[in-house]
Amino acid sequence: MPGSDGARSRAGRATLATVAASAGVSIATVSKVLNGRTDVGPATRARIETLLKEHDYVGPRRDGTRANGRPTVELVFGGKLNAYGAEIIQGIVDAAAQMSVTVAISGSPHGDQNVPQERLNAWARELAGAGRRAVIAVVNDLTSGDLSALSRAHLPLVVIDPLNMPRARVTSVGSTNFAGGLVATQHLLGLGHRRIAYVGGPLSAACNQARMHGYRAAMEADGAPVPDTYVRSGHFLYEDGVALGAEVLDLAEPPTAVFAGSDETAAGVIEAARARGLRIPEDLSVVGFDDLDFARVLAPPLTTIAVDAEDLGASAFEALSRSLGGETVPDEQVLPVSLTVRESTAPPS
Amino acid sequence: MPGSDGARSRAGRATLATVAASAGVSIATVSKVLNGRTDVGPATRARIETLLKEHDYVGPRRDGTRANGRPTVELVFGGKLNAYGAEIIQGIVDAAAQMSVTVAISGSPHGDQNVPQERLNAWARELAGAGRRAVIAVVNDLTSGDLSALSRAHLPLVVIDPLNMPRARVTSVGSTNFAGGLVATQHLLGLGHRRIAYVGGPLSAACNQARMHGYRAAMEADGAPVPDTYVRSGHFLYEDGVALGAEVLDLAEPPTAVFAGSDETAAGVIEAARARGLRIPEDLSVVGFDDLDFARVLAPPLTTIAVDAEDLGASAFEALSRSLGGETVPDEQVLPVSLTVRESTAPPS
DNA sequence: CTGAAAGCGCTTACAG
DNA sequence: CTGAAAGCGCTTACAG
Repeated sequence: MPGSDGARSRAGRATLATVAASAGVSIATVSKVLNGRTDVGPATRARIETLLKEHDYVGPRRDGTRANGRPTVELVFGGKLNAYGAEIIQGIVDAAAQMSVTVAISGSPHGDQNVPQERLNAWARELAGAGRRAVIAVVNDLTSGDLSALSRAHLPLVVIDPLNMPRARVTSVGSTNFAGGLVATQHLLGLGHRRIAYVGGPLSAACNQARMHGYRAAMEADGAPVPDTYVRSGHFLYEDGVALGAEVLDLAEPPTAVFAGSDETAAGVIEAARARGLRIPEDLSVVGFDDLDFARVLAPPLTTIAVDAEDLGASAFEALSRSLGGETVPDEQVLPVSLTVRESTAPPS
Repeated sequence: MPGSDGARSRAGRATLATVAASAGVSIATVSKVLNGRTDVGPATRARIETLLKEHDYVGPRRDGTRANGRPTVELVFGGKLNAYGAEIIQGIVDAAAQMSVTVAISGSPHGDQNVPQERLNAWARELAGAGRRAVIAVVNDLTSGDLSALSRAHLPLVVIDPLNMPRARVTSVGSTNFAGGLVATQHLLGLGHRRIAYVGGPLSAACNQARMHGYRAAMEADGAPVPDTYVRSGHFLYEDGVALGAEVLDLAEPPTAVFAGSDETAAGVIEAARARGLRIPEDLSVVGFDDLDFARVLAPPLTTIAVDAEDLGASAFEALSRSLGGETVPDEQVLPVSLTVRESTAPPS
């Protein structure tokens, strides 16, 4: 007997009737709570508000096919938005425009302190309620709490270039960090360098680990030694390059080349070398990672691993749109990186 | 007799009934057209589609006060999104979040070729139909067509740092380009330079004109000559700095300092100087404009005019939100800029 | 403070 | 191909 479970049916999305039935009140009363009217008893209001959340009430159906109801995806970014983020956004917006999808953009729900799970659930519910079909995240601090909140709200998620891979299964689009580290290091080895240091990012970051392991693999394959002092960890920043670069250059047996985990760090290493009167690339070769706008503008122009951030964004959007279309999408998708040789690398003298 | 003009009432927004009445068909038929059903005669469909546009039909009312109906502003950017754009976005998104406003982001409706007015009107109508309350534009090519389309759709507009000021009245938020040019040039004059060149952007760009006039004003006040050969025009790019910088440095009486209209151009000028064996700042002082991420990472770190792009975005949002609140907002709002002195400037030797 | 009832804007199965 | 009619999900003035 279909429909015998009435308003409580698990099939469709919750309506006011669903909630009203489970609260034992009329539809009108639920509507009033929803609209913030004052003529509702506080106890009733509280009960209804709880039930609205429990039922994941997200407002009336908005037809995705309607002329004025273009589907919308939410682009969530954490931390400071930089040139790299700008390129990602560009890629997403362009790809979305082609598919007539709207892109909304917002910051991550995580503030400075820990955010309770209930807050995350409310955040995800709000997105779903506002008609978002899916979420693309460019964040470093994706938590399992985010994941469960989004999944409860039935919002598919794609993560771009995640720093910390959560244990749970998430669809992600990233660049081939391992291959990048490998290629960068091989380039230096090919020039004749043997003493090559790695100045990278946080040990906990998946992308840093991959870059570092690419470096180690290339060194190992070539039989080049990797003393512990040659591998340093920072936060991918310019300042890290200055400080860690100095440490490495002041070693008793300093490297003749440095592979930096990011362009910013590479710029810092160059600065540290300059402060010591070392010429680039005659006295020290430096390779970066990312190929940001400023890489070609450095003195000397930086040899670096090019990551096509725009492509990263476009691919994330496509993965999402395919998975919304019911296709199965691989959990992890990696885009190729390429070595851009400029003037910061040369054979050791 | 109120209501005697029935469905055609000019008061509220158009409903299916409005359109159905003026088309002389039933509401059901209009609904079908709207939903792309096939069982509608082609002539009827065409007529209804025209009328839907004429009546600015934008779908059923979405209560702005509803929990799930946060107001949304559209952020439209033209051209390539760079680090500067990223900071603007950050400022807008943060400010919007505080006011519980959603930000949607999209590219400019202008493609490569000229876009007919009807297309622009449709674009603006679609935005209004999708529930946008206002538009923030970061574009170089704002046309009077855009303006009229948005105004017909009753969408308030704020323009950020417009390159070309359209003649019509638009609310804009920009940085004090004139003051920036003045301060940059005064800094060089104060160091003792007299032969100072300006390598800027397009003559047609309002912001370039302002920067250049600031330069001229400072030079004039100090009695420093400005030969025509000292003022060059490019497109704010690195390549312009390389090429125009070379031209200026190869003059019979070359400048001892260059004020560049952008950081990118400044980087190019530095490169041109380096190619000629000139040391910075000993042989040539260089000042940039924008204080982009990479300015402090250049060799030497660049003295430049800092524009707080994030503040630019935040101010644009605030101007918009005030004007939506019924307040009168000044047509043009300028934010202060400040001189950041680094190592690319020194007294002439 | 609550809900029955009227009503709005929309969609759709169905009769013609 | 068109529209009358039933119906859905929601809101609100009003009676109690």
